[in-house]
Order: sequence, then structure tokens, then C-alpha cells
Amino acid sequence: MPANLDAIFAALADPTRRSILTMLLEDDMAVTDVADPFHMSLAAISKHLSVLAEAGLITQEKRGRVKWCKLEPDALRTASVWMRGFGQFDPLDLDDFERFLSAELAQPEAGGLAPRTPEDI
Amino acid sequence: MPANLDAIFAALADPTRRSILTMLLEDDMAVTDVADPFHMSLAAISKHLSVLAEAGLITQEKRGRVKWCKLEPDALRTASVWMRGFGQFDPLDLDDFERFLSAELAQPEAGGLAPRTPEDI
DNA sequence: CGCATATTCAACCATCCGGTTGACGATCCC
DNA sequence: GGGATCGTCAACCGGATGGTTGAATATGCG
Repeated sequence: MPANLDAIFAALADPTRRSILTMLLEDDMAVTDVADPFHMSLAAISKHLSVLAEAGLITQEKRGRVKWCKLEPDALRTASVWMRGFGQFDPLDLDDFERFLSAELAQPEAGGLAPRTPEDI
Repeated sequence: MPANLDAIFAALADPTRRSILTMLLEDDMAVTDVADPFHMSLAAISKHLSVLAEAGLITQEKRGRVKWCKLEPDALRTASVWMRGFGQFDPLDLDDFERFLSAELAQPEAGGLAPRTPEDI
């Protein structure tokens, strides 16, 4: 069961966390590997992952000494569905997303799809 | 131009603010009228409206001594488009939203689609 | 065993957030 | 002009948030 909207949107409000989600889109990852691109302590990333987990946006499974993080799209769907209540805007235009993505990548500091590297800060 | 995702998601993370957006879906409203259903000071609501405005989710226009608040769906679309990047979940199922809505309304304190009335708190 | 790796815990800090109250500035209207 | 209404500003408060560091807990491996 996805967590409530408060937690979901709050989790999405941080660029580091959105970057993490984007990374996890690629593949499941261990905590250390998630932390790698960020110039931030491992503990900080661990906290971010807890926030994402409590929001239901990811799940974590410990295998051996490494804890694997997995994207959980259900929570995102919950939020997306809420937004659709504001149905005044058109059905999704995928090209929209392409354009948005390029804009994001062109200036990573602005929106946080790209992992933040030291240069960004 | 919609504000950045940080501001948008942060604005959406508060149930009072989501309620306000839902109310504005109905019609444009004056600040005082927005504040009416909440048992909270006018100043607090004024701040919430500022947050929504800075996120680009609403615009405010002063006519005479009353300031009208208007929903701005573009910012919401920005966030929605971002979410679609996580395209692993199905295209929108409108029934999904119906079900979600009923659940929300059955227990308003849980998610904040219904304006919070004094009884809720 | 004993060391290295993976991750969290605990304490701490600065800042932000959501709320309050009281004073203030505009505007309408008699 | 002057009172009522609309809304914001400023100061304050408690609690959450995002980060740090250092110690602690597992787990894997030679």
C-alpha cells in the first residue's frame, strides 16, 4: 500500500532524492553505489533512502551485507493519479517529456534529474 | 514558465495546500473565502497561497481590495510530465482516480482532497 | 581470528516550515 | 472623514529537515 500523498510529495521535493529515483530507473542499486555520484556523506544518502522508502517510492532488501534499493512505481502512480484530478491539462504528450528532459540535462542544477556532482555545488 | 520541481512538489506536500488547489478547481476565489473552511488564521492561509504562487501553481490578481486566486495548471503539468518519466506504470486509468477519490473522501484526514474542516482536526 | 567493507545510529547544528499574534496599509462605503 | 473589511508584514515559537562527524553493527574474506 503506497504511503500518503504528504510523504510522497515531500520525498519528491528534494533534487537529490529525485536523482536517486532516476538512477534506480536504470537498475536496482546498493546504497554505496547510490551514494557514489553525490558529494555527500553516505549517512546523508542513507537518510534520503529512508525518506524514499517511507514514502513507498522504493523498497530496500538486504542480501548479505549489501542493501539493495528498488524503485516502487506504485507510490508514484498514487501521486500521478492525484494530479490527474486536475484534468484540465491534456493527456500526456510524450514529446513533452523529451523536451523537458533535454532542458533538465542542459542545466542540471535547475531541476535535479541528473545526479549532482561536485561541480554543481 | 512554471517554477522548478523542488518548489512544485514541496507545495504539493502539504494537505492544506492540496485542499486549496482542489477548491480552486471549482472556481477562482478571494483569499478570505479560501481561508473560510480552515480553522487556521488568515495569515497562515496567506502564507500557503504565497507558497502556491511561488511554485507557479496559482496566480493572484488584486482587484479592488480583494485578491483573487486562480489555479494555474501548467505547473502541475510540469510535475506530471516529470512523473511520466517513470513510465513503468500504465497509462492513466481514470477508474483508478475514481476509486482513489472515494477512498480519499471516506477518510479526509488521510490525504487532503477535502478541505479540512474544524471537525477533522 | 582479524581486517576490510557496507550500512546505520546518535548526537549535533543551521536552516526551513507551519503556525500564532498584533500591528499595519489599502480599499470600500456611509 | 472615519469605521469596517481585506490582506500582508514582522516577530516569535516549536518541530521537522538536511547535512555533518564519529562510533557501532553486520557481514564477507583471507
